[in-house]
Amino acid sequence: MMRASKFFYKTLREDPKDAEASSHKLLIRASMIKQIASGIYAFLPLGHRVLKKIETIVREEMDGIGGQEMTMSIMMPADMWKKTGRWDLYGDDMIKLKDRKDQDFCLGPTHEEQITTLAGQLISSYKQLPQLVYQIQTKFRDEPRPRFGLIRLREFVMKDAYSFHDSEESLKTTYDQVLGAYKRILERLELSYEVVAADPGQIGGSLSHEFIVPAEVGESTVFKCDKCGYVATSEVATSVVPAPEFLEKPALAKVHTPNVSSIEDVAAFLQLPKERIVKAVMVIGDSDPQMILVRGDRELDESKMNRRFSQWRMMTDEEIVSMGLVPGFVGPKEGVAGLTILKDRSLDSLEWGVTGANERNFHMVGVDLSTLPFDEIVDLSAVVEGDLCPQCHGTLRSFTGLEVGHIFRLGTRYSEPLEAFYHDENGDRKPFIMGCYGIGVTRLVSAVVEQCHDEFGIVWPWSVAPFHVVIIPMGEVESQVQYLETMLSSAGLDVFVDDRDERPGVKFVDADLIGFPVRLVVNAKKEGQVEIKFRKTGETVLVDQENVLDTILRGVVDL
RNA sequence: CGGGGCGUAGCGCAGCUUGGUUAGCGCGCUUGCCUUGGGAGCAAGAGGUCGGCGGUUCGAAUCCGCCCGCCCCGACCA
Repeated sequence: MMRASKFFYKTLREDPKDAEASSHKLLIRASMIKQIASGIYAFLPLGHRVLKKIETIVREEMDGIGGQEMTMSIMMPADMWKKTGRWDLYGDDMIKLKDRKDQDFCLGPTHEEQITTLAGQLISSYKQLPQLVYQIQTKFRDEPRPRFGLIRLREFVMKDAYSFHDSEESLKTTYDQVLGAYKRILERLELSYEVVAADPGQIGGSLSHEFIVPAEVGESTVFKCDKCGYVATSEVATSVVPAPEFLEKPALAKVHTPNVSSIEDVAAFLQLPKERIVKAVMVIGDSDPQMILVRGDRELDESKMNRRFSQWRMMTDEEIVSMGLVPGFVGPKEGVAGLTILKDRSLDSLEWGVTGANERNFHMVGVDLSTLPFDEIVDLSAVVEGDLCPQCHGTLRSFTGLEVGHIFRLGTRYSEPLEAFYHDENGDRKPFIMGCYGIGVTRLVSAVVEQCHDEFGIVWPWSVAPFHVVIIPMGEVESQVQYLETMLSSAGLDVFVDDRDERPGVKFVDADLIGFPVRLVVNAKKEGQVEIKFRKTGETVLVDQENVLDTILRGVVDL
């Protein structure tokens, strides 16, 4: 039984100045959250209720596939992180601290190290496999740039699950079960989403899937083919680059291009479209010189580069010169010692083009691209909207979204360095084959608000609303309010009574802002009757008070 | 880390260019009157290290220097 007059909250009339995203503005104005520091928020009672309801849904679905809940420690010793190499790999994103004895610790940005260590200690036989454990726990990542309220936090709540197996098939089974559970979670939150093939990133492993909720403020770019359903994030998406407009191939010729070296300048100088220019990007990849040939209107994708090379950087002009090439006028050339030439797929549909002549102030025009020397055809360029689907040649469209979940097949990336072994049927010691599965619980709060709001405020789905019903009394109606409060509460609904000494308008505006799915107005002038308004549809009905519960429940079905 | 912006009462802002009374305004808050179906009205109040430190000056919210914090774009990012 919650009374507004005693409730720990305060709604804001104006937008907070530091908020940009609508979920950020609304969560603050509705008094759900309050910022403590950059990327760090307190959850006030209203926001806390939402968070706990989301956690409950996540918990139910994880339990439903046999997950075992546990709690790992937030603070942990450096040792296990040093074993996997991530003490250094994680860099400044991981916050490190020392205890009074000067021992290194960190606040967990994730928990593979800890759970793998534990599994190695607890699980010793194949007979105990597979295992699926999870926790709903606060993580800390010292993000360089926290953003958009709860969307990119430094301190956040994540449900992270880990599974342990003795075979890839067993891992696949669990992986698919988790995938199903995640779908059910997002559906119960009434979110629209896409399951997308993704880049495993530094977590490691082979295949991974992201769960992306379309939203304006999303940080992930997704490409989707509406024809065949192909979906992938920009980091792994591939495409068929549409062929450029037909142009008669001129005779091969060396052309004087004085001080013209950027793609734009070359294109303008030669009066050719940018896609006719072959860009030669010179990088040092894994200590070796690499020339990457890309269509002039395309860019290299950093994630793809990061996956191709564990380390890479652009070459300096001096390094290019030392290879006998001319910066600004580089073109593919055979026989350069140590140089690998990688031809990007963006050139596939180009039959002729312009390359650097490897001579100061000269380019080659009319180069038959099938004659270009290369060592390998690669996919390192970024897909752009309008490219063709790699599967069906439909047109790809792109949208941005929030990554709310990510599932990985890790293999033995952690179990080997941490020496987490089990004994198989033959008594051999083998490292666990692992999977890990994350859902950003705090991020889901903002994802729901991003998708469920209007100009007046939040429109919470029934499943996660901080309270299902707000009762607004008008006049002397206390006994009637108590009757309703008791009736609805005992039916399992969360009820909030706005008993503040405020004018009705104030309460209506706050009710819309906070986003209670159902609003009841009990007016002394309408004895025995109650007005019911549904936040989502705006539908309003006046019913006898005995029928309130039924009407609400019937209405909620349509919500 | 690069670029841009901001920091003055619980919240949103003005004042700063051109230094000079007790630093203002709106919202909110307290008290009283009045009002009660979509952020009412009147009256009286409370509330401030002007982000911090240092400097210039007779005098600094205002000028100068350094630092800190927060937001946005980029880099980065399960």
